[in-house]
Amino acid sequence: MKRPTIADIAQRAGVSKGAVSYALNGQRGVSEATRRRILAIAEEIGWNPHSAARALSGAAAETIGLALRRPARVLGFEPFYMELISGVEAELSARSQALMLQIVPDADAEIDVYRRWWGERRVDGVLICDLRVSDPRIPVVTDLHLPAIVVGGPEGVGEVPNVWSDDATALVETVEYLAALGHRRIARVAGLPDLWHTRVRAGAFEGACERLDVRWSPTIGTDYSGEEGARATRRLLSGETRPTAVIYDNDVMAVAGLGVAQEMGLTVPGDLSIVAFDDSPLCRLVHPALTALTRDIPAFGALAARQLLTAISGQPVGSVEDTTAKLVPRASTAPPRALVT
Amino acid sequence: MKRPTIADIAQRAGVSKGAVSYALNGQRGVSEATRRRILAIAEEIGWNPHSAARALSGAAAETIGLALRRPARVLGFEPFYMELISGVEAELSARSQALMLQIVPDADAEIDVYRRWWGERRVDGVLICDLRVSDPRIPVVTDLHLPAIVVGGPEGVGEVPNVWSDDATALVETVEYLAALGHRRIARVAGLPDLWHTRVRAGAFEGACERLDVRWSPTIGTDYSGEEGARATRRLLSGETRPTAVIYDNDVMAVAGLGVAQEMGLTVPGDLSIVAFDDSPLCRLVHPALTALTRDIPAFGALAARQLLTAISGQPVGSVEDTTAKLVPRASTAPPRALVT
DNA sequence: TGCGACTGCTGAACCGGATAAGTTGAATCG
DNA sequence: CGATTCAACTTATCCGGTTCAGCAGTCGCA
Repeated sequence: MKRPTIADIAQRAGVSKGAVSYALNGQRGVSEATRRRILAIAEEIGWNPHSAARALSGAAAETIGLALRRPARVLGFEPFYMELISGVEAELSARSQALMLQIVPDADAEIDVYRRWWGERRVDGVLICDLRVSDPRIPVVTDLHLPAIVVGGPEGVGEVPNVWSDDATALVETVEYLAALGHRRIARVAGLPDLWHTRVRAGAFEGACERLDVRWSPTIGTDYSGEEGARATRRLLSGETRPTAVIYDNDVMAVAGLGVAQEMGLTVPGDLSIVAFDDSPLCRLVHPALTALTRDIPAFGALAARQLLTAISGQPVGSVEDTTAKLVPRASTAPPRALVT
Repeated sequence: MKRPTIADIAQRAGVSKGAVSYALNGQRGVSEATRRRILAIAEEIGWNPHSAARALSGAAAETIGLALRRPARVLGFEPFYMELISGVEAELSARSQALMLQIVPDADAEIDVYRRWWGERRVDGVLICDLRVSDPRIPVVTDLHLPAIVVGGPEGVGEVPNVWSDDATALVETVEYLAALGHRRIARVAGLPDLWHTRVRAGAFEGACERLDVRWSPTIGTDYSGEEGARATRRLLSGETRPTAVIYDNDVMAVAGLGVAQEMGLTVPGDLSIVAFDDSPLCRLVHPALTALTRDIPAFGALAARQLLTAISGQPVGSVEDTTAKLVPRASTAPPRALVT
């Protein structure tokens, strides 16, 4: 009834534990005949290696960790993370690695999780999401010598390699497109201001607006939730100067913004053009369908996982660039009804 | 540089390994003075227990497993799972248990994952989602003596205890509400037909329609994706007999259905009333906001996690009922414009 | 004063594998 | 034919904790 061990196999096969271990691990030191016999017995009695025993003998945990720090309310609704996770998973399960997931309330809790995971040797490395400016997690993982990959962030931040995407170019492309349509009052509803990629996008937005003579280009920071997206939109549309186009930092806020515009009696795209950064099915479900910056998030996650596994294996890894988000024009963008300069 | 072990602590404190172990685990057998000294040293040199070493000495893995079997495309977009996971997490992290997550392509892969996790003693128990009729996973976990809790499913199915919600009553309430508004042609866009809860809902729907004299009540099965929800809606609205109300098995399909209705020139709720089973922010973001059956999914997940931990601790657990989904009327339901019998 | 009980510790075995080092016996070779 | 080499094992040790048996020393009590 109790779980079989290699000692049981050894006894059955009439050899020593050592021989069984060699046989099961494909090491030389046993004859083909014996190996087959041992493998057959292992199969027959349903043997599985005890992961703890392996790990104790210096093996890796074969597990990577992912701690997410966003409130459940936002997490549940934002497709980004689930898509990221499924991409990571795809890469991991192909190499029979496991994923340890934890949702944490704040940065300190996240750091504690890393310390514990690594201290207890539960994971071999971690993926770090939502990089912040002077992020406290970076010195911690560096200090601990915990293999890590930053998911997102600008090109090459600090000592920890990252997987990044050129948000700046994507945003510039978007502003150029809107400007070409004739928009001169473009607002931006941004995400959390202390995230690195928010900062990168802000810089790109300002630069492009200046270059393209978009005179009025306010930015409002939010927490990425639909509620704040709606509130920001309401504020923008209630002011005396109204934008003719709004770029949202994620699709959830863009959809919420669309709702607000409609509720305020504005037509999209006639009175207001809307662009969403990140493109989930959400953008295609609403009417009008939203113009969005599309990226293959699962592929992004898979790339990050691959980099992390390489780092864990001890090879040096540098930062790599993922594909840039592509602008997919849909029904929510058009020239502004009244061209303004 | 190398990670400290209890042997290091023992040496520093001038006691034996055994004494250190007793001290660190709050066991009797050491004096208070010694215990404090040992704890101080452990703290000072940054000691963490090696989870593998603990597990090898018969301790639990302190980890529970969750395998999800839905395509990434659907998973990413459906808020249900992320909300469930955050609920599970909340319960687990409060008891410093970890969550092992894996996304699997099919039932066989899922069963393999369970076998491996349990065989390697990586998890102490698992949560089983999306129970199917004569589900192959049930005999497997029973056979393996792997502690498990089924998330969802009808009341008390088979040997594995579950956490269930009374979908039947919720659906009956919905049909009664629609019938009271005057609807006599109510369609249902269902989820995967071999899931238990789909079957339960189907039975409740048919029963209620019959009782309430809803003569025309077709059901179309889907895979829960927005695409299929849209297709089903298109089919329903293109037939010669049109429904005046549609109940969708999740919110994603309901939103897609709303889009289709609008694209076909129907007004909601004038020409068509829409009700969504499951209520994410999505339902409030679209226009008109969708009437939905609301449940606290994180709480549901937390309850499931709690039950599983109880089962793992060896206490007997039975099936428990979670709260029933509540109908929240919003702008997408109204009396049909032309009352029909 | 002598016995048992208790406290506070030590030493060693143990969990289930990995692996270095040692031991056979047979084949190879000069 | 004896020395060498090699395959095919066995034995022993290790990983880092837990736990049990044992053993001094102290205390209480008859």
